[in-house]
This record gives sequence, C-alpha cells and structure tokens, in this order.
Amino acid sequence: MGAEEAQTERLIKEKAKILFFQKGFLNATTQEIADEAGVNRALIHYYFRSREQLLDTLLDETLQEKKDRVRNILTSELPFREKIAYYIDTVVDYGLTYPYLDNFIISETARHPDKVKMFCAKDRFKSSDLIRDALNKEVKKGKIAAIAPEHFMVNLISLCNYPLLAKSVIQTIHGMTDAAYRKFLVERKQIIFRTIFNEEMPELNRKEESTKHAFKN
Amino acid sequence: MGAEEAQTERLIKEKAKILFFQKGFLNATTQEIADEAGVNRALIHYYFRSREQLLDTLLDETLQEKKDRVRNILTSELPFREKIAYYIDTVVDYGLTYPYLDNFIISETARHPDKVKMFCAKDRFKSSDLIRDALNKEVKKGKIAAIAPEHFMVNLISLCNYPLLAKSVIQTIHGMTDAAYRKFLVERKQIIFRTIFNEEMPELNRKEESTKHAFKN
DNA sequence: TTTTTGTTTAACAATTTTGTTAAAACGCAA
DNA sequence: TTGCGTTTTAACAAAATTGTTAAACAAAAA
Repeated sequence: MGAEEAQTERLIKEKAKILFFQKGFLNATTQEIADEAGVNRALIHYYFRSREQLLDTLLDETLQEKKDRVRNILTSELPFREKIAYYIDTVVDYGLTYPYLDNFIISETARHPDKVKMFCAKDRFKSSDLIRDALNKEVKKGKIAAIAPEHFMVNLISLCNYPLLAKSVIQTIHGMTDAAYRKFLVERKQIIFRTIFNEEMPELNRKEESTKHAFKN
Repeated sequence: MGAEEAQTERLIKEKAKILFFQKGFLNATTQEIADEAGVNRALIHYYFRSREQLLDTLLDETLQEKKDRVRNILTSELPFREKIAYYIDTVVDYGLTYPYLDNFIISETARHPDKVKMFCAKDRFKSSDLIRDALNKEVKKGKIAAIAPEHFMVNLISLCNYPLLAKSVIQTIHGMTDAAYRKFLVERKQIIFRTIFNEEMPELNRKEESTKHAFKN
C-alpha cells in the first residue's frame, strides 16, 4: 500500500460529496474534484474508472444512508406525531448538511431517466405506505383533516426540502447571513409541524445513536 | 430581412426554454439547443454572442414574466383567501409547463452567486411583504394560526413548487404515468389550500386576460 | 537487498464543446 | 437585373475535458 493508506478513495468520495451535495457544483469537472481532494486527477480514474461511475457510487451510497434513516424513523414504534416530528427534525438537519442533494438527483434523473429506477429500486419502499395506517387512525380520531397518505408525505417532504434547495435565492431576497438562514430553517421545524397538524411540536429527546446523526443546531 | 422574418431569435429562445425549463437538460450544449430549434449552431452565437448570454437573457425574461404574474395576484384587491387560491392555481399551472425552472435557478446561482442579485434585483419585492398586512388581519381575526409572513410564503412556495421539481422521482416511486402525475398535481391545488388554511378552496372564476395564462387542466 | 505489489504522477491522445470567420444564400429595393 | 444589407452555412481554431498509459515511487514481502 502507498503512503496514504489507501484512504484516498474515501477522501475523493468525501470531497466530491461536499462539492456536489454541499456546494451544489452540479457539473464539477474531474479536475475540480481532484483539486478539492488535493490529489492528482488521474486517481479519480484509477479508483472509479470514470467520472460517471464516481457519481453513481456517490449518489447510491448517500441515498442509501438517507433512506435507511428515514425508514428507521417511519417504522419505529413511536406515536404518530412524534414520529413525524422526528422525521422533520432528521430530514431538515440532514438537508442543512447536504442542501443540494435533491437538486442533484433531479438534474441527474432528468438527463438519464433510466437511472431513476436504479436509485429507487433498492429496498423499494414508499414512505406513504409506511404511514398509511397510522395516518388513517389519526384521521378517524378526528385529530387531523382527511388526507391521502401520498399527499400527506408530499406535503411533508416539500415543506422540509424546498427551503434547503432554494437556500441561495431565499437567503438573498431576505438579505440573510448564512447563520440567519440556518436559524430560519431550524425555526421552520416547528412551523412545518404546526402547518401539518395545527399544533405545537412535541419535545424530542434525541438518542444520537438511534438515528445516527451528529448534527448540532 | 431573411426568409424567416428574424423570428429565428425568438425560435431559439423558445426551444431553449423547452430544453432547459421543460425537459430539465440543465447542461444542454449549444449543439443540442441548435438541434432542438432546427437551426445552425452558429446562429446561437450570431444572435446571443455566447451560450451564457443566451441563458441569462432566457432566465431574465422568464423570471420577469413569472414575477409579474405573481405580483399582479398578490397586489390585487381580492380577499386574502381568494388571493392565495389564485396564487396556488397560477404557480402550479405555470410549473406544470416549466417544471425545471426552479431547478435551473438553483444550479445557476450555486455556481455563480453574483447572479442571484442580478435576477432578484429587478423590481425587487418580497412576496412576504405584499401579504404581511392581509395575513396579520387574518391572524387577528383568528382565522389562521399565528405565523410570520416569511414562513407563510415559504410554506406556500414549497408546497407548490417542490412536487414539480421532484416530478421524475415521485412519479417513478408511485409508478404514475405523465397524465396521472398531472392529475395528482392538479388535485394538490386543493390539498395545498387546505394544508395552509384547514378549509375548502374557494371556486375560482378565472379571467384568462387578467392573469394571462392559457393553461388547461 | 531485491522483488513485488499497489499507488501516484506527468505526459499524451481523443473527444467534446465553444467561439470565430469568410463565403454563400436570401430578400428586397433601386 | 444589379446591388446591398441581413441571415445562414460550413469550415476552422481554440479551449476544455475526459480518459489512457508508461514510468516513478513507496512500502511490504521475499
């Protein structure tokens, strides 16, 4: 093995992740990726064969991780509202770290429609299915206005994700600093919950190990 | 003038608009644009000097048109709820035609942060300012839970726009056809209104000339 | 030490993409 | 028809980008 312990592969992935999903440089060149990682450009081809394969691997791993988190929350034994509160908390936090992940997926799938399936196929589950029963119960109890689970989930995802995507625009229009925008997004966790349920969000006593995120807000 | 009445410039813009904002081909080459318009590639440079300038013009004009529509609605004399209903109706319809517009802006501004201002600067208005007073009145009347106008608008925009952006993904996960997805989005107009207001959406008797849109749903 | 293995580098080749330009084609009016 | 300005085309040049390869290099194994 070389001097750098073959962590180079990991390093490249990590830095590419930052470039694509954090900075939103959707069409970063192999040179830019190499620069970000501080390595020779040829190494990208050495480890990943082509630019495209690096991206596929990257997206695959990242998506897998996020989907695992979401499924863990939605299949947990928590009461419905608490479950949704955790969902909001987790998804917003995750998005604070990788605001451009969705944007990347959207662009990538627009160009290569065949890849959508590639990314969705793995452990295919619809989040709307995972909450269907619990949601219907809430509806029957009259705790929430009747709504199809698909619409409920799309509402939730939209409210969580869009403000992350549109960061640069919203931030500029309102003349916010990065810190102010982060605060705005954390505030929104409450707002989202109230918008969905017309009610205060319950306190969360996070168990870092269960949801495996290490964010601070 | 040439045979084609110099509509060529318009033609190129129209087709580029389709390519970028409808099909989501975010990094379409000049050749692809030329092909879409059925003209020689050099004409793009003849009329717009560079690829970048074409995009700037395109985005500028499109955004201007959309902003005009929105402002017209938000500054109209309609009662608050009706105003918001029109907003939802218009924005969703517009997005059905150009689903990738936001995606484009997000990517473009990530790469060129200076351009955000360029696009926001023109007739700078915050939609949250335009509804502040009317919203506060509704809150005071107890018709809607207290909420900052900024959050109210971000909620609204998120609910309207995200499902358009994520079209390909949502559609695939739920195995919908294009027609089914369109129907789903039109349904959502009602859902969005109810999510925001906990109440049925009022009937709209659209005056095509006032809002200038020619969509059918 | 020498060999071997895996890693990194620089140089090169091939392709893609953008932008330029000179000439051809065209419409129109004198 | 000829002449003139505009539009369109094909050919070219330049730059950027991806992917390959052979050699240099470092560390472990023999």
